[in-house]
Amino acid sequence: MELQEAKQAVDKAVSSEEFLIVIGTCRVKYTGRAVSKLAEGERAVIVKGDGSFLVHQNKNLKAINYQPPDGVITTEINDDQLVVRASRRNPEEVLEAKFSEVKEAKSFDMDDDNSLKMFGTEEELSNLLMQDLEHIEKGLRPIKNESPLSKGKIDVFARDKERNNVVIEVKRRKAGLDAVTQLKRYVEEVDKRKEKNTRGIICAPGITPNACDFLEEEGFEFYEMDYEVHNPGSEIKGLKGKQRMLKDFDG
Amino acid sequence: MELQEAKQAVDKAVSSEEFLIVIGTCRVKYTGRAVSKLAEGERAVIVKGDGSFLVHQNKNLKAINYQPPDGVITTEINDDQLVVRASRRNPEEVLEAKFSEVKEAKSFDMDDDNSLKMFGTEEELSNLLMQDLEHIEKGLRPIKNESPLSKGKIDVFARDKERNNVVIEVKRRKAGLDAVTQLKRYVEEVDKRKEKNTRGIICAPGITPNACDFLEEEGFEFYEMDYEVHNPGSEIKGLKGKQRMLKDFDG
DNA sequence: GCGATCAGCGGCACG
DNA sequence: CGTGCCGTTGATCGC
Repeated sequence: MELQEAKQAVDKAVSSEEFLIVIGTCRVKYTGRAVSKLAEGERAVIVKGDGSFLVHQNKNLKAINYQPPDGVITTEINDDQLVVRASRRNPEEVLEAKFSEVKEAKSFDMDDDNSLKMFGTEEELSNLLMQDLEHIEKGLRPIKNESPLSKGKIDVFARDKERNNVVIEVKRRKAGLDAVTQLKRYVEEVDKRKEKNTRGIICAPGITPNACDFLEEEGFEFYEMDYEVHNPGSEIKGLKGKQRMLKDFDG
Repeated sequence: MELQEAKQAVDKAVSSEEFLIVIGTCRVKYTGRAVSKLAEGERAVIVKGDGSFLVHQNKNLKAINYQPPDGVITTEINDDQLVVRASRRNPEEVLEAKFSEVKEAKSFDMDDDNSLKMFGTEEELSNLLMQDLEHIEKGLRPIKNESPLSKGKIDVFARDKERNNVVIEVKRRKAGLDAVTQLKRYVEEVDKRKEKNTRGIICAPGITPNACDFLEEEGFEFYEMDYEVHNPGSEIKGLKGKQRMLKDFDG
């Protein structure tokens, strides 16, 4: 395909905000928050109506190079190469694909008003848990969810029957070290503001060994949350408190 | 385009591991770690040679639905619709695009052995900093970088001239609360193992106000790292310790 | 606009 | 394989 012709196809797509795909041999250069260079090879470049720019190889899920929406797309033919460029400010970034050969450059109008409906998100689980705190422990009563702290927000904030504050961190997947550190930060924040002792609980479908050690050292609790994702909606099937053998002997 | 013809194009692309793009009107359903549904609309579906599967709308950088590599791609025509499906195990997941109309279905062989060369990564900055610890403080000597801890790894581990342990966390972008909590975890881990006091330092191009408060409460230090990314390589241009006005008066 | 957090995070490197 | 963590993280929501 003639580069001149390809350039016109790109320009037309950009001005009409159509979905554009260019397939050909190119080199790619990125300068901005970082710097990257990709030597010549055959790739697919996609430019979307909102200025999103993607360079895809024929492997891996993610684009090897990209530019987020709102970029300004420019084209030029230089030195017998078609340059397609996406620039943006804040941060100042430029992504440039330089084609030595274009196999195809085509654009499509795409009518699509629909957005994704997703179930099984952490927010959904958090809301469900709020209505089911008795499953964790008798007398546990919800105070607030998404409780805003000066530093971050607590998934579920509750109070037990001895009126201790309880901070619950919900994770939709196996909890790791970061989950426990996060919980710790919230607990300490609440502890500082209240006179009473504060308990920390993680509700997740699992926890890594390291995270479990750390959790126990900090005196926090882990509840294994068994849930199922339906369409629409989800369901918490069970919650069982998990203690380790060791702790049973220690206690 | 005939759906039967589109199906053949997809099958051929999959068997030959070519880069496939299908443009048309479809509904999308995902079941696995979560569940999602996307009502009918015009989209671009991409299937790569390694089984990666992407559904792109004409907006946003990321695919609205996807399936990671190694998925098994199957097709069928059912109820006058072309179904393209990507399934995988561990976790068990299925992504399905059901086309009522296909505008185009084409595949391309893509020769590309090249991989990205990236500069300005955290690892690069960490290595540079290792050779420049004097810029932070006279007498600060590097011990190890990427020092593996039982819980995570320390970017740069050093010792000051009073032989205190110093844990340095490097961030390539502005440090937030999570950076400070991470640092805190490392410092406490080292503290537990050593008798001497342990200092915690964050080196980043900036820090958020909340994170700065938290950092000071914990007695940690922040060094503003001014760096430039070149091609190839990067350069740390300067490091200045930042104290807040308030602290100056307090001290 | 920045700040904090989630994500079906993905990807990588290491044990 | 799981664990941990970076990422040009992106996307979202709250301030």
